[in-house]
Amino acid sequence: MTDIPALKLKNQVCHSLYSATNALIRAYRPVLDRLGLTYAQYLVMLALWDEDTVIIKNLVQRTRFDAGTLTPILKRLESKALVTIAKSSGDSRQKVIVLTPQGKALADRARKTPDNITRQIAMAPEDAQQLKALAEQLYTLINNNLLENDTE
Amino acid sequence: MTDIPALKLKNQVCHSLYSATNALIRAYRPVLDRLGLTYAQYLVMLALWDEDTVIIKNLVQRTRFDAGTLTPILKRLESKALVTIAKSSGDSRQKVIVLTPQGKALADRARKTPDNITRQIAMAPEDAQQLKALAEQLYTLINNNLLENDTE
DNA sequence: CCAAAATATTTTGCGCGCAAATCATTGACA
DNA sequence: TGTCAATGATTTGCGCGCAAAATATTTTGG
Repeated sequence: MTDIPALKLKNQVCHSLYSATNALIRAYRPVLDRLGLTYAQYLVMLALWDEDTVIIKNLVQRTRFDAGTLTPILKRLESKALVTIAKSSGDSRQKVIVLTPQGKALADRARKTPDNITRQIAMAPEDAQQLKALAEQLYTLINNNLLENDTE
Repeated sequence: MTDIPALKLKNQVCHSLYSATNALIRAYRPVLDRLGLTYAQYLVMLALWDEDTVIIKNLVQRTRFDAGTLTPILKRLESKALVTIAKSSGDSRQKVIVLTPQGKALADRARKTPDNITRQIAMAPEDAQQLKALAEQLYTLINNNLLENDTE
């Protein structure tokens, strides 16, 4: 129809990336349902299992979530009694996120989730690593090259 | 903290994919703003520029969007006078989506969008193609392997 | 022909994702 | 020390993304 090859949906990297990411989130859903977590909440919990007792700014960096997205996610985790949210005693602009015992305990139940997903999807490990590396590269390129344009 | 390597956020393919996809959508935003389109609306328009006068089911297949997501997107495109939505004369369960002259004309203004983004991000073309191929593979694997499990 | 299953689409409800505006607190410095 | 900019977090508003339920129409099998 509009024979401009550059505009063909089939040629768009962004569409492949977008639909693959959404498909992956859908694949996680039934597994995470059993943990009582959404996909975004799961990523935040992964970050907290790595290191908790951190301020929100720290989680923004590590999860790469927007602060405005993180606030309600943390509230939901708090209402599930997985974390506590307290004002920092030092700088009271800050809030400190700490895992509750139940939040820590959930790590055990989540232990097999990554392997579970990996087995279900059955992508060759080299391909998965390759995909991860290229996605990381894209993320980095965007967050460097586009920041430069702002500072011009 | 929870020293289970499989649970480390840094090791998750899904996190790299997720943050790269969101970063890419953010990169598109200022460019698409000038066309008056959101990212999702842009993907639908790409599909329609390939082929319009199609029913929604056809768009569901090609865009890989959920039907429940597509309905309101199409309504917004209609309210921007880019498409018309009409009941099919044959099977009146179906709705036919047709580009308006303005909808078609927008393809011209969108012509340089893909190149524009590509230049800004500056990922090596081989890497971009590699990333697309792996994302396609992942999408396909999920939509085959997980469907099998349902039919068991 | 008709009830029941199938199909196409819409609606509902909830949780993001994020830009922009706002709020509270702290830091800088004149 | 008082004011003003900077910082950390929240709020607001809109548009998805999608499971599940609902609606409308068509097809199918008896």
